[in-house]
Amino acid sequence: MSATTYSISELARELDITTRAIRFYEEQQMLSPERRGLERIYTGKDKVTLKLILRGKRIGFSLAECKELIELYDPVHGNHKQLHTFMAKIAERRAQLQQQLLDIEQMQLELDTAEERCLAALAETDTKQSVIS
Amino acid sequence: MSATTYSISELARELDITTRAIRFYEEQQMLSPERRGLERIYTGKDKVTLKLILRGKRIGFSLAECKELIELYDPVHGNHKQLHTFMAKIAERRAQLQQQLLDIEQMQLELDTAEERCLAALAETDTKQSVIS
DNA sequence: CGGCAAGTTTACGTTAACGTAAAGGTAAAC
DNA sequence: GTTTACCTTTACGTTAACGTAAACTTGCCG
Repeated sequence: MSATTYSISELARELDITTRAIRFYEEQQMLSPERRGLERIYTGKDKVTLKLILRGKRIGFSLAECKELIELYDPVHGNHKQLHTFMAKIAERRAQLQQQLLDIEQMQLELDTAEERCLAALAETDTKQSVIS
Repeated sequence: MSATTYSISELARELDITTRAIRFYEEQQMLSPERRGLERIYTGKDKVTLKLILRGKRIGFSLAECKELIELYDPVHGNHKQLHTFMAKIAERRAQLQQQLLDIEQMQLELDTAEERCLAALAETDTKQSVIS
């Protein structure tokens, strides 16, 4: 039962973020680590929370949205309506992702032809140069 | 050959952005519409450029990156090295998208179980209430 | 005892991508 | 002729998510 704890810089290293960021998330009420004197002491739960934040950010959620998300995992605040509105947000992201995939595929196609044209132009330039020289 | 042209607000409506945004893109040297007096006159090419910008943004590129992207389509600036570095950026985005998809799937799973727990808790609350009342 | 590493708070700075007035010019319509 | 609808420029304001610097405490090493 000896719960493992972390210092702020340990967590920062492990999750590859800055200590400033961690303190900022606390400022935004997304964390509330215990203190030993002034020093912040983080638990495994805090680490999970941080991971949730990072994942939320990767998906493209704002910190405010990440906060909502985290509160869903808190039985005190986890209410039904929130859960559904958030599932809606996730669905929205999925749709965006789908569009992004299409956009990227389209762009790939165009870049491919652009590359061809570019290579052709270079080839032409080269032959001209070889004639000159 | 009577090229169709657009006013700024026409373009804004059609592409669903503000006129401010369009002027901003011009300020960033991504557009240079002709003028009739002070009035900006946009061509089909300008519209294509704007669409490229919007698509770039959807994918998650910054405006600066969108600008690079557009310059690739300009034969004057389209050079070989740029093309390859940009293809690299696109590859990077694809990887990010892949991660985002994984993140979203993971989150879906967790939300599903969270929803179950939530519903269960609500059910319990309801039965207790019905006992009381 | 000196110094360094890691922690703290407070607070101003930064960047991107526009938003939002303010103040005014033109032109067709009522 | 004045209201209405667009257009213009100039310029300060805004938001998010930290970065960065200053000034200080605490604990341990040699």
